[in-house]
Amino acid sequence: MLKAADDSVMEQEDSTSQHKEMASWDINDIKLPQHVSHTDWFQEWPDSYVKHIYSSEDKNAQRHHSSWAMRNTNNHNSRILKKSCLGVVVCGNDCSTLDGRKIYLRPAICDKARQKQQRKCCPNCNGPLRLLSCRGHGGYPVTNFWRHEGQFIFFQSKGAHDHPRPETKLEAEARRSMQKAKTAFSPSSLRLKRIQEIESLTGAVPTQEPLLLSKPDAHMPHASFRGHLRKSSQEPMLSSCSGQLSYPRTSGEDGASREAPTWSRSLSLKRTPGHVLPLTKGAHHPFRSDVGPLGDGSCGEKSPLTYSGSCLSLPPYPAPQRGPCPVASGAQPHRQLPLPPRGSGGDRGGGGHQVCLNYCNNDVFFNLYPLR
DNA sequence: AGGTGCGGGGGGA
DNA sequence: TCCCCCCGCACCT
Repeated sequence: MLKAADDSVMEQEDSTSQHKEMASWDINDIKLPQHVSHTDWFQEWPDSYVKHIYSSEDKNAQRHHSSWAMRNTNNHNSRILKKSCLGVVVCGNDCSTLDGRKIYLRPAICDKARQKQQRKCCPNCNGPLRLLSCRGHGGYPVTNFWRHEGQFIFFQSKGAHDHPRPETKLEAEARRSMQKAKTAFSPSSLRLKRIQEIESLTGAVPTQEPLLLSKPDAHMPHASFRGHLRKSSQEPMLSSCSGQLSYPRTSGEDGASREAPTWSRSLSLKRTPGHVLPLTKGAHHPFRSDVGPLGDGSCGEKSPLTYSGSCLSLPPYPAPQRGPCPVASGAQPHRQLPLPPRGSGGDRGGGGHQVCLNYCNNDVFFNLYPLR
């Protein structure tokens, strides 16, 4: 398994290096290559000093997308779009989830949103969040450049990310949605509502009431969740209420996505392979494939799901990358180490992981944590 | 609310 | 002059 994944990465690197040889252009060149023999698959996690030429039809390239948290940087050149990496938001306490994974949240792109984000607390331990800046380009953030020329979109990355991968955008969005859902259905808000109802009916205020919002038989063991749910990151149908998924995806330029940019959400890419990747492809991107996003617990009235007063608990967090990158990534920042085994430890959460809230069974929840 | 792109402008090398 | 960064604005989802 691991070997296969490794081989896959090796092949990709070979392919990339071959391509690099051909990529004699620079994004700043006055004239870029006019005749391109082939275009590249969209790379979700471009790293190091790479160049890619995408088809101008590629929706993701059109959107200058990256799973790194890249913000627009003004280079005073309207022809070349420049973006710089924001790094990753980590737990100030360097906490780990029960299964040993670290917290790697996606920095908000919007400045204000990012400041707001940093005032929140670690969804795992309630500790402070810390923005780990990217300094992979001579001490400055890694920069990505995009340039549209005719039928092609030229991409160039400068610098190697010196930090772990954050959540993908969709993971972060899912987490925010989860947070909203949690707030809307939180015990406190429901309790408040019920108090108001009771007050309106009787004028009395209930003194004590259980926070359980569901019947005991609605409790779902954590192991079941871990066994049946997977992250929906970049899954096309977050808004779907059916519970059915179009197809799973893996992410990253590693492995699977090089073969098939499955993350290119329902986009009609010309180069889309004619098959759906099996779920096991997730193994090619071990850090991201089977992790559910989780509430980004803010300090205030919103407490993190896992450790809130309710008994709701969810599978661990985003981007379970192994070890802060300088060590883990090193010369190969995008090559990632495998996750700790999940299936085997599926029951380890045991008693501490129960889901008590009805809304865990509703569509919102399953949209965020689709079934495998 | 947050993401994205654009442009003005300050400051350092 | 180049590069980095901050800011505000407009537009979009």
